[in-house]
Parts: sequence; structure tokens; C-alpha cells
Amino acid sequence: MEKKKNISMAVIKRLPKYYRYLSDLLKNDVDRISSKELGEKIGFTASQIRQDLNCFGDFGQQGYGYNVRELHAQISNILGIHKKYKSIIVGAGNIGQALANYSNFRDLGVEAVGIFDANPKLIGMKIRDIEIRDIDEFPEYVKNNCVDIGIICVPSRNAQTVCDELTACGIKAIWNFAPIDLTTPDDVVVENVHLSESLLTLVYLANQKHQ
Amino acid sequence: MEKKKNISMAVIKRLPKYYRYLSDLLKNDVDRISSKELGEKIGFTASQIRQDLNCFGDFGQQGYGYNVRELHAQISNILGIHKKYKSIIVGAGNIGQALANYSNFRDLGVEAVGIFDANPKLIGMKIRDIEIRDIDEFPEYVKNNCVDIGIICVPSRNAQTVCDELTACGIKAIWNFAPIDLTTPDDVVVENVHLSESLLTLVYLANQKHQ
DNA sequence: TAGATTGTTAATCGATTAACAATC
DNA sequence: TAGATTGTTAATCGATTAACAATC
Repeated sequence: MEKKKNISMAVIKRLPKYYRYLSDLLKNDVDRISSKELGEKIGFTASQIRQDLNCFGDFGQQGYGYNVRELHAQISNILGIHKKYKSIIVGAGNIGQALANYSNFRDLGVEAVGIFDANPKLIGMKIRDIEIRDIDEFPEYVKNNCVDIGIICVPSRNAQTVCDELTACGIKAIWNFAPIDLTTPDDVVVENVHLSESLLTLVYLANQKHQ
Repeated sequence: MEKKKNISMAVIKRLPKYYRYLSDLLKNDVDRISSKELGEKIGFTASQIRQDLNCFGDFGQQGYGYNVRELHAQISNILGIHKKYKSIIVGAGNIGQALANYSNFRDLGVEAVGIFDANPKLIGMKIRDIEIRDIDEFPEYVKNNCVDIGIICVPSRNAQTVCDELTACGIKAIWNFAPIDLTTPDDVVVENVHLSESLLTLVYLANQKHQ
């Protein structure tokens, strides 16, 4: 992370994709790759790849390209995958439970350490090795356990309240699965997963193709 | 849908958001709204909203603004929410089951009519009123049941194969939850939900804010 | 050395914002 | 009629692509 001007959101959104393709190359024991080859794989122009990477540093070598292992390490660093993060899931419905069970996030350094719900029928139930607790307990839990990320999986009518409580106890990163736009203090980042919007986009595009 | 040049993806991705905010307004019995007011709610400029809407038609009235009920109906039409769609879910793991249970998509006209998995322990199990079937049966099922949308929730190593089978039996719209980029014929549309990429974006942004 | 490929500047393209005449 | 707000054109801004000197 040598350079660092103002990275545009367009670039940031492509970083995880670079990380994924480089992880694949690494797994396949590829040593080096040029922006041209990588571009053909991902479906970007070589030019764009070089522009993107040069926002963060000079990782390549003229006449050679990029060393896969090194570039992968650099992007891991840029994304912050070298660190470990604790998350809690608020809302143990379908999506909350699915996320708690989904193990892949641990590879990205993010571990779910707590799950909370308001439904007495769910409280006490275990998902993997984590017990679902009463939703009222999460502020206390966050204070005692250095939680980095709050994952909101409650219905939209409760989402803003949960969000406010999460930020009140110091959480600075929120992954929001509720279909609303949350309001947060300036120093808090929110990443939305709006499944309904994604599905509507698909439906629109499908209708266009088929006239 | 009067006009219709080449709608940019940027505009298309905003349509579901317009739909959501207009649904809210409708629910709150708001009769009319100006691009200025709507912009303040959503966080867009008034100019952008007028530009976006004018890709599809002249829905407003000078001096008045937009009639909420009418604009909502128009956007429903543009998105294709007036029609009904049948979907099948391939892969009944955490995410597949969560999507099958999640009822909200029915409001958007999309109904899950079948779920399939390769795991014998899951086959026969019921989610809501739908029985999980053997994954080998889905091509036959698609042919007999006018399925519009294939939802891929299998592990990434199987995702391309499932995708090929879905397109082979005529599916033109794929909602992909596997963390890979699928290859499809030109007349098939794919919408990806890449949760890992979303989470990595959040982690990156959180690290930037906190230096 | 010759070939390959980078980092970076310049050119192009597209998307957003501003401005304003038209008009309800 | 006067005020408000649209639809649309023009101006600006930002992102992508192309080009090429630098250099491994």
C-alpha cells in the first residue's frame, strides 16, 4: 500500500475480484501473469487492470508481468485479509442462520462469534457451535468481546433500530441484509446486500432479452 | 415503456430502488412527489431522477411532479413485476434453504416451485411446502413446468455444470450465488450475488475509515 | 540485444449535474 | 396569472481505453 490518493468506488469494487482470480492462479501453481492474460480471464482490459493496481503501488515488472504470489499477498494486504475480524449476526431467521452456517467467510478473516434473535423459540438453539442469544444481550456482548462487524438480518422494520444500537456500542462496520437504506454516523461504513433489488434486476434484464 | 434507447446498466441498477421507495410512499398514502423530494429521500440528485425516468417515458407533469400511484405502476411495468415467474433452486444448502424459506420474493412475482440437491440426506426433506428432490431430476422438471429462473446455490466447483444444464433445458435467467463467474450463451442473463466480494468490500472500507 | 510488458500520460467515452425553456 | 416543476439540452465530471516511453 504505497500510493493511495482517492481510490474510486469503481476500483474498490473490483479488488475482491482480483483477489479471487489470484487465489485461483495461486492454487493452480501459476507463477506469473501479465495484465493482458489476467484481463482475458476476468473480462477486463489490460489497461484497466494496470490502472487499478497502480492506485496502490508498482507491483509489476516490465517485460515480465506480475508475480502471482506477490500480487496476491499485496491485494490481501490492501483488502485487510491479513487481519482477523469478529462479527455478530443480529437476526437468526433464514438468512442469519445461513450466514452463521456458511464457513467460507472464515477464510477471509471474518468469524461469526455471536447470533442474536428476539424469538424465544430460537433462543438457546445452537448453530454450529454458537448458541442463539436474546437480542437484548448483544450490546453487552459487543462491549465485552471486541466485535468488529455487525451483520443485520432482522426484518426491515427493526433494522434501523438494530443499526443504531450497533453503532452506539462502537461498531464501525455493518453488513446489511435488510431491504432498507440505513442511516449511520459518518465514521461507520455500511455494505448492503439487497437481494430483492438483485432479483428485480435479473427479471428486468431477462424481459429485455426476450423482448 | 414508451421510449427505450439503450438503457445503461447504471440506470437499470437504480430502478429497483425507485420501486422500493415508491412502494413506501404508496403505503404511506402519499399522492404526489417531485424529483427534488424523491431525490432527498433516496440520496440522488433531482436531475438524475428525471434523467433516469425519462429513459422510459414522460411520467411527470410540470408544476406538479409525479403521481405516486402512476409512477409506481409504470416502474412495476418496466421491471416486469406485473408478470409471474417460476424459479427453481439448485442446491439446498444454507443459502438455498434460506431462499426457499424467504417469502418476500413472491411479492416481486417470483415463486420458488422446486428445490434440488445431490445430498441423499436432504432429498425428501420439505421446505415450506416444497420437497427437496434429487439434483438429477431438475432438467426433466424444468421441461415440464415452464420454469423461468434458475437459482444456483451449489458449491462453486459444481456451479458451471449446473449452469450449463440449466441453459441446456431452456432457462434464460440465472441468479447465481456461487462465488464464480459463469459462462453462458449470449441470450442468457446472469445476476450474481457474490457475498464474499461484498464482505471484502466492507472490510476494506472499514480499514480505510479507521486508517 | 530484442521482445515483452509495465507504469503513466493523453484521448475517449459515458454518466452525472446544471441550466432553462416549456408548460401545468 | 404566478409559482412550481418537468423534460431536455449543454456543461462538467469521472472512469475507461489507447498509446508509448521506460525498462526488465
